[in-house]
Amino acid sequence: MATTTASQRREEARTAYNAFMKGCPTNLLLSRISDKWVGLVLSALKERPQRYSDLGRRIAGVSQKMLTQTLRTLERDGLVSRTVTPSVPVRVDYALTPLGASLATLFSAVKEWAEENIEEVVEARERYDAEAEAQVRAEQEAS
Amino acid sequence: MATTTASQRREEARTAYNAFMKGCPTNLLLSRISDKWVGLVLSALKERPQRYSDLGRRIAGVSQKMLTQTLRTLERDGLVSRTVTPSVPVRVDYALTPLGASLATLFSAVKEWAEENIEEVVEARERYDAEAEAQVRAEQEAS
DNA sequence: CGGGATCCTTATGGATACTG
DNA sequence: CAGTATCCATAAGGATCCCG
Repeated sequence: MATTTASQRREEARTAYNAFMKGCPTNLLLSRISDKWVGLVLSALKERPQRYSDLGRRIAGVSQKMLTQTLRTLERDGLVSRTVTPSVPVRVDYALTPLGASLATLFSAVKEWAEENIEEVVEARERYDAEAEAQVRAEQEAS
Repeated sequence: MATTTASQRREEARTAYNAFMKGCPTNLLLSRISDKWVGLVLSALKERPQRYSDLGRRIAGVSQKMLTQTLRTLERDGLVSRTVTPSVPVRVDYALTPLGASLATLFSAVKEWAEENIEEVVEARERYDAEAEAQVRAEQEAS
């Protein structure tokens, strides 16, 4: 029979949802800025345009692969510009585009919120953890 | 000898970097809001407080595991409140805390930027892809 | 109803080696 | 110098079953 099972319905919902997410501007943006390295690259380039190797040194801990990948997607999205000077050895300069600069500004707002409110978040976290631990102890005592 | 190799130095940098990231408020926040479901839960709860199953239906495509996990971390961070009514069956209500409401407002700013600028991003992306494809064709012709 | 526990698949990202 | 290509470990997330 053509009865739709729960899992089928969930699957459908999931597919529809994914399609919705793909086209959603907010999630497109979020998946971009949530990237581990995008924020670092953006703020580094906000200070001044830089070469590939400069960025590699500036952003300690980034692997070549990730730096390249991050720069590529940012370039693809029109957020940074890539300028190749065909000397020997080659020289490649990266800079923010106007759009990228605009995003960097938004980033500042996010950063500001974080710095203003993070303490409260950390405190809430500590309270939560302390309570959870108390629960565990109470249960052990009861056994 | 005590010569530090390149990989050792990278490893050190990476460790120091990770420690830096842990304490960095901005990245703490970013890792929170970049979560696939946090945005959806926040906007759903911004409309009105809701029960667990309401949220599950409202946010199509979310698995129980992810919904629970998202709500737990949000509760832990003091962004949503969880209220249990010990009836049979139990009833659990979720709502935004003032801090959570404040974050939801920040979210609106992000959303606004996305909606205003996403078109330009998409266009840039299409230009980039078209150019990349042209490159491929040119190389095939040369062979 | 509101989850917890478990299994399993698929992304993500780092290390390494090589190249024009 | 500025990458590319490949391999591999880990973690994120979904499906499923079970429980008070």
